[in-house]
Amino acid sequence: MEEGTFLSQGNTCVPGPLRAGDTVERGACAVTEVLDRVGSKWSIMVIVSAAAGPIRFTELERKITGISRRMLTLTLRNLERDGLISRTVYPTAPPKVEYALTEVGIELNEYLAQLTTWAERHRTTIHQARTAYDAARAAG
Amino acid sequence: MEEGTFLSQGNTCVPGPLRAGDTVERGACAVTEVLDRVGSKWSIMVIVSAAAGPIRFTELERKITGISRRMLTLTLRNLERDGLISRTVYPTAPPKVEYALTEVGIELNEYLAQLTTWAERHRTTIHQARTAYDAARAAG
DNA sequence: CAGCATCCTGGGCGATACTG
DNA sequence: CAGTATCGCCCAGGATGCTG
Repeated sequence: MEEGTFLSQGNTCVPGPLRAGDTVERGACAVTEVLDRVGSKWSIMVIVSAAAGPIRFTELERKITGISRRMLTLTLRNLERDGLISRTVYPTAPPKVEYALTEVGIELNEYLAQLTTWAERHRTTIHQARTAYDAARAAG
Repeated sequence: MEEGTFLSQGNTCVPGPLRAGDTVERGACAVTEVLDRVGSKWSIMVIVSAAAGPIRFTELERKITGISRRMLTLTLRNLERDGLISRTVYPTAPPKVEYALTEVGIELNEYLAQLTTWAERHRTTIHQARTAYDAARAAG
């Protein structure tokens, strides 16, 4: 498999405190690192799907409507590589593979849940803001 | 400006509790909504940059290394549309425009900070996981 | 079933030139 | 200064066929 085709992957952040005048990369770098692994909606979907317990490849494919086989594989590999998800192969016939969140993955999922809460709390507000903005634009 | 070119924009999530067997969209939908607004690294960078207080267009352009003028504009418009950032024009010559986080934007920024904390806490672990994974692959 | 490799296309994004 | 409009490139990602 070719490298560097899925998300950025190449983020090397320099740790340490920020100083005034720094470019924002210094500050947003850690956030960017997060995005590098969960910034795509597929990653999120996989994490959420696996949160309830171990889940198989085809189950994921069925549960996450619209994902292509290719992207599911790619996403799983990346999450596995980052140690957010574990992959267990049962040498049966036909083969059976289960994916489950790791400790770190579980923790991440909890933070994502926080964001979910935020989104739900402000869903209406944001939607209204959009409508208002668009109306204002249309009015000229 | 053309519509629908920046991120997805078209997410209509159905609220309400989940039921077993639901596709994961139902559960991840709110998360996806979040990503629709802050899923790009540029959005994050802008939010973080504006977190310290009102900031001007050119300041943003300078602070966020690598962003194109086009993307900065697009990102700002979207954040403004969602009511996450406010835009204030001072009718001077030359014109002066200041961007600042709204209440909702500030709150979001706090959740992003949580994610940052998570990322920093596990940076080393994740990096090691990657190295191990790559090594295992290389070994065959 | 799980998943790798190949082909191919759309649109996201950078670069640039122009305006009030 | 703070944008907008236009052009063109590139690659993320969908579709698909092949294996163990």
